[in-house]
Amino acid sequence: MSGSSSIKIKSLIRTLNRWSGEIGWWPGNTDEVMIGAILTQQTRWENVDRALGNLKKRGLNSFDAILTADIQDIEDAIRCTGFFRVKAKRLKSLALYVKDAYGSIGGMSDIPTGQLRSGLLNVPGIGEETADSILCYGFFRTSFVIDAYTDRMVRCIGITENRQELKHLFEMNLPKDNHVYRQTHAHIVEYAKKFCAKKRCSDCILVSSNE
DNA sequence: GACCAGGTCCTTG
DNA sequence: CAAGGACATGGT
Repeated sequence: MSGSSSIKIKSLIRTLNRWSGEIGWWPGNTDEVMIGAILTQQTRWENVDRALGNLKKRGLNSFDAILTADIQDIEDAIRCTGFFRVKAKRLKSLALYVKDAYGSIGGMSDIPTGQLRSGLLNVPGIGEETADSILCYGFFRTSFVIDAYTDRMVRCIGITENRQELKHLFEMNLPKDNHVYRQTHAHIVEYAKKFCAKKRCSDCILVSSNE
């Protein structure tokens, strides 16, 4: 689609970079990133962080541990993230999948990104956003994350609102560099939290000119 | 008390 | 295929 979309995306990326500095987003080992990716579904990160602490206290902050853990213990640890019963099941499903398909998290490191992604999407409870978060933040791949904040933000710069097209647009216009992918996504979230209400952005500096 | 939060799945029209 | 509901706790 039009070069005009690419131009807007490029402008957006540049503006966000200027607007915000380095963001140390989503640290932790791969297990914790993957667990966090599920826990943060429709949930504030502060609650996820607490749940991760609870899991760690119980020694449940790894998929080896989750695999054999009592589902009730997992639920208790993650209660503060909401939807705790579904999320506990999703953690179990993912643990089982990792074990069956790759043996361990380590066994996933040499698998091509596309293959990892389609495998993850087959795990119940893992959709596009969760899969991309895992790939980008857990495995350092260049798979761009589109989330609710991205939806809000693009609404005010006048480009496609289709998530798949958006993902493609970002990936076409960003350098193939995981660090850049992380920073750009983090910038979008931080910016949108501040300025993009559900309806429309206030004080929007994203794209200077319309059309 | 209403409304929202870094989704996903299932059911309906 | 779009729209609506379910899942649930915690903060403003």
